[in-house]
Amino acid sequence: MAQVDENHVIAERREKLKAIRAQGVAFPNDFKPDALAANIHADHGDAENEVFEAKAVNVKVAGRMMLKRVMGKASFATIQDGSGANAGHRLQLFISRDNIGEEAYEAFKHWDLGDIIGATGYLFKTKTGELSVKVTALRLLTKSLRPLPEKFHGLTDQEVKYRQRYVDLIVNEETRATFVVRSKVVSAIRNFMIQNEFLEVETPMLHPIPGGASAKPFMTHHNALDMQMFMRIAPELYLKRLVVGGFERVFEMNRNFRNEGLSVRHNPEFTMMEFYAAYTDYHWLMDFTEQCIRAAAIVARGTATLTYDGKVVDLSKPFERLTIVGAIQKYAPQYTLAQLNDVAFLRAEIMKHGTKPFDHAGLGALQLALFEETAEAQLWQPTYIIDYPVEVSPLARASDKNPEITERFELFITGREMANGFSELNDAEDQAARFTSQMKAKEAGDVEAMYYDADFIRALEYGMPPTGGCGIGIDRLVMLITDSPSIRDVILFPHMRPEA
RNA sequence: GGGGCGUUAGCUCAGCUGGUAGAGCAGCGGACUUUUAAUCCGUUUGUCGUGGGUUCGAUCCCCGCACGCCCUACCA
Repeated sequence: MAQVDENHVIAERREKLKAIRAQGVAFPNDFKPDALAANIHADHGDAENEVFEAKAVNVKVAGRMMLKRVMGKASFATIQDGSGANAGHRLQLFISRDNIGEEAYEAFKHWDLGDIIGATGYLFKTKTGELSVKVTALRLLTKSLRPLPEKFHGLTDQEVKYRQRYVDLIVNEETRATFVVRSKVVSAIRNFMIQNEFLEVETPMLHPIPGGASAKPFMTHHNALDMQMFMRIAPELYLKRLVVGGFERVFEMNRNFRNEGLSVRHNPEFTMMEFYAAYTDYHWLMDFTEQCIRAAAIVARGTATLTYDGKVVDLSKPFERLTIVGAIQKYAPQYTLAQLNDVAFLRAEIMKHGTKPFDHAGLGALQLALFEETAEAQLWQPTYIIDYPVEVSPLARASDKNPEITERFELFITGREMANGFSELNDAEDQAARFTSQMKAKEAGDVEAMYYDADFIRALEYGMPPTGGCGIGIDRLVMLITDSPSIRDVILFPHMRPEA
């Protein structure tokens, strides 16, 4: 790779590294820290100097030098280690010529912000009361060749934050905090599932037939088998095969891939937690999903009452449940019930909003389209929308009372879809018929219609117990819990176009 | 795909509808033994995103392109 972005600062540091190499091992790996900044603050932050004078507390610490103040024969430096997401992972060092010797002190004066250093010394408090290490020995562990962003303003360029996340993480506390919260959300959900006796499983990412959702897949090719394969768009059909096999409660939290547009809510690969529980239905799923999300918020943030984009989102109360028509009536009350059941009216009304419904769209699909145009974005507080039409739900169990609708829900929070679940279709013959109708739609030009998965039908023919299943969008949930405006803010390495 | 905004030093940003660029930080040299974005003195650094056009002259005006952000569309 050409070093297109070399500059005089980097050149200066390369010269320094050259001199260090000439003196011996430039990248030593024999310094073993025995304490972390956050723990030191926690354990000794309240102690006064008399305590340290009575009994010296010796520490070996290491980290990246973030601040450096040289005042003649004595200096302060601030290092940052991996011990926390807040200012607690920083620690101040007091370095003086008299304590570490002339030669070491001269060397230190030429070290740079960003260098990784190791310090041995003992704790004390400065005049202003800051817990610090009086350094008795100091070593350069890794020379940093590239200058860090400006120490006060940090890194604000959105593009560089995404492309060079490592720099973003070094200098922006909020970024570190976001991904620590993400990790807590993921582990909270995993714990919640395991506590509820779900088995965590891993199903294929490479599918011979893409299934489980209506989406455009990424295509790839397996050389040895000389066959086309698809990156999975959803794990659904494999997880249900496991329910057939007798794993009656399974979940998988992993990546799905969809070859579609990017936006603040869409990344081509995203994380979904999908779960199936035999002998449950969509009512149970809604109760359970609600508890799971609430538990994740409480573990990650300590509360189920969140703020998103300056507005309260209350996850602590039972989530509202509305039918599609009910939601339109609540959020777009200008429509009469008669209009909402009038196919011609709905079609015209949707066209007015700039969307052209499919020619074959039935009443339910049209009601859904109008809901999406008028009500969806207003669902700020957690709301379940229920009773989705059969024609857009090829894997969901139809209602026993009304064969046109399914026992399905989607969960909306802050106007965004967070989860989608339903009582599963376990009638193999009905499922085969639904696949056949999807194939017809595909032949008619619907690129997102599903493929016919004969092995999945065969599995259902062995008998799948009545089951409920649901998928929760982890990235969007983390956006909500971390008050992040873009999905890219909660994905460590979001997809970008190649650099120019 | 459509629209808006942006791209100037390593970073954060100024730059008067036109005369080929500045500040702070970082860097380099110096002073300084309790600083907190340390301070003080001196000092280096730019294909002004890119390619055309207009002009005596373009960072600035016009057009194309690239990349980014936002909105919109698509996408359950």
